[in-house]
Amino acid sequence: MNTEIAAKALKELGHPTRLTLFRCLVKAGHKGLPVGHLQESLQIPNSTLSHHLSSLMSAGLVKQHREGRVLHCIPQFDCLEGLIQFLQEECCAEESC
Amino acid sequence: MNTEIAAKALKELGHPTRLTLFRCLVKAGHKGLPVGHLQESLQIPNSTLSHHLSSLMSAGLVKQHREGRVLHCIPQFDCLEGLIQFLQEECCAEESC
DNA sequence: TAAATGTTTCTGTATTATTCGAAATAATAG
DNA sequence: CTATTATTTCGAATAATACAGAAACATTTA
Repeated sequence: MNTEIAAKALKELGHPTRLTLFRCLVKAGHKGLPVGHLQESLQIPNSTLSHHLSSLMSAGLVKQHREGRVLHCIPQFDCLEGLIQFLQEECCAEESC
Repeated sequence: MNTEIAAKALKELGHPTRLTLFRCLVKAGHKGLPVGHLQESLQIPNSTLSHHLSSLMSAGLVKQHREGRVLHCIPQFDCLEGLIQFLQEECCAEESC
């Protein structure tokens, strides 16, 4: 996790819709949620949702896995944990916190 | 720390220059650094630097404090810690991590 | 194959972000 | 007051992002 990669992940999480989206997936756990389910929850057009999912995937925060007609979105906990660790190292650069 | 505020902070940290900038300030500790010092370190035009500092301040991640001719930039550790906590709550929604 | 459902890509528009030179403002020193 | 240093604001060009309707594609069921 370097500065470029961390910035990319932070940027993609830094949008209200995407952050909400990601929270939904995290709450759903390792099994994630189908795109259709996300769309119903968030009430946004499918094209917009698809765009935001692509953004999250481009940062490695989400992966997809198709089962027949259903495309599951899986949150990548490792990526989030790496990001948190990166921020914590920043935070603790000088003092104990 | 709600979703909107967290997204704002994530967004502003989600830019390579700003993330580097913020890291410099964090490394410098509670006393922060003068704008002039940041400019020398980062080698970017002062107007660009000023813009990025405004972004970080708009998210509450940095505050400024003038001493004569020198404007010190102070990282707001509380803000970063709040953000980390927000992400950790996300991460730990389902499982222990 | 045809119909139904789930999802993405295409396309265009509107909005916002990024950048930086130049001019302006602020503070101090002489 | 003038000169110098530090920093910000203005302005304008370019680039990136957000959004959503419509069309296209993919998969399953009948």
